[in-house]
Amino acid sequence: MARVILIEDDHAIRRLAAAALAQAGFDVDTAGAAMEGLQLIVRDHPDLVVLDLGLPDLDGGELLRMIRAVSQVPVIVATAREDEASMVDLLDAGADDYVVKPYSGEQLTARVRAVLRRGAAVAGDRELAVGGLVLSASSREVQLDGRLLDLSPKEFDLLRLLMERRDEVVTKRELLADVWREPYGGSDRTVDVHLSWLRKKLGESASEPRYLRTVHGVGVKLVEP
Amino acid sequence: MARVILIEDDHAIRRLAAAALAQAGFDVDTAGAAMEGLQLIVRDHPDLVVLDLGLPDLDGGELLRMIRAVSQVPVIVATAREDEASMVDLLDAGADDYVVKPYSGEQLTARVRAVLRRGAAVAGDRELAVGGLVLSASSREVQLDGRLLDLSPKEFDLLRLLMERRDEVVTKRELLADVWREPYGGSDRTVDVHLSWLRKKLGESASEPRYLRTVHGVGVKLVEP
DNA sequence: TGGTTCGGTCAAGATTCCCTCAAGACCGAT
DNA sequence: ATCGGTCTTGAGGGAATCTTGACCGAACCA
Repeated sequence: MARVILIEDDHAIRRLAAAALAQAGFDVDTAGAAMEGLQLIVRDHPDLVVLDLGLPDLDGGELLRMIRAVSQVPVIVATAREDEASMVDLLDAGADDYVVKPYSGEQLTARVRAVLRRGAAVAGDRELAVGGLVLSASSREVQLDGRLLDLSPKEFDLLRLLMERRDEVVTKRELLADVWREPYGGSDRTVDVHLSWLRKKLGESASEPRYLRTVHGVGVKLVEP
Repeated sequence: MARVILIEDDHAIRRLAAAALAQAGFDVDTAGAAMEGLQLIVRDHPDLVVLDLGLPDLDGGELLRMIRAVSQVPVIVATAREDEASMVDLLDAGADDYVVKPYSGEQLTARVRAVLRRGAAVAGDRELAVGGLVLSASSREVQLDGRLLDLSPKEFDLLRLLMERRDEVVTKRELLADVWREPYGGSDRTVDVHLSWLRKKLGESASEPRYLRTVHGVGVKLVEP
């Protein structure tokens, strides 16, 4: 069970977010001020930090740099919509992802899960294998029966998610939320097209499936042929 | 047996809904005001809460947030039709499902069951087994005596519901509400046809039943042959 | 036993869903 | 600015699925 520290000064938001994360199975600890949060991080070595910008006692960007100085822990930054422009700087400064406030519990937990998964992939330099498919997360390379595949970024992310959840049916909405980072909008067509391209590169088609099986009315799943 | 707390200020509706839930086999407790309900939740740790919006003493959304601050209990929100737009916010705020008022007892119990089932599914991604039938929810696969069945979406949902409630008679109206998500319309013929197809794929017929037994005048139940 | 209701199956549509193609938008690199 | 790669979006066609009405047999009731 992953441990998450939530740094947020607004009392209501803090409780809401903490409840959502706890419900999602995370072990949550919270801090209402910057230095308190930093202290927690140093003491507890959490698996992930959710950091609200706009803390009263310290600029969020400043705190992020301080966190980075003492720890490699992944950080998700929460920011108001009008500050989205400065997100580029923050991501550069070492943030791993961000959510725009106000965010829902689902959005937050989805991001947390995604970042942790990414982290796990890097840390373990995990190789996923299903049948003749071998995917290396760190090098972002995929081999099919020994031959290297040339995949676009989206195709790679798509395949990785499906391989991580092999045999499990994944809906297009989940794919949009997870690979495309758009929990609401986004068109199913987009997913369809990318799946089609992926199929072509895997040497199969929808009518002659090997790895990618579509489950009519629900989604797709990746199986061993 | 699941314990449900019903928060609803209208006396008549409260009695009706409580009666329906009790008849469906739930252990029901009721509250006529927001704070009274919250108190019950904290004290009794119910398995589910049905929350009416438009309480006199407190905005329903506010109460939902308060509930979320202290508990992860699933919440079903009851709302008037004209407020349907705001449901999105409420679902984001942590509601698990909703019913539109006025609702029937059957609709309510169907939703309650569905939400509880979802919760159970997340907890244990379970496999259901009855006789030679094995159903996996995550991969949406069904095996009959080791052979994989090719089921359509409706057939799968139908079979899952019946397996979840094995030995229990389920009415067509319940099936329409739960599988078809249409508590009002829908024809019984539709259910009949799908049941017929399911029977065919299970290698049986109505006159030679094995798993699916029809209970004349009531509905169907799934039993171990 | 005869009438009535209910349930089962069949065979069309009707509908929804999915796959693929192609055109344009977008982005980064040259 | 232009080019190549990538992504998004719309349209069309085809396949899978669903619904409906009809017909008939089975179960029930008086």
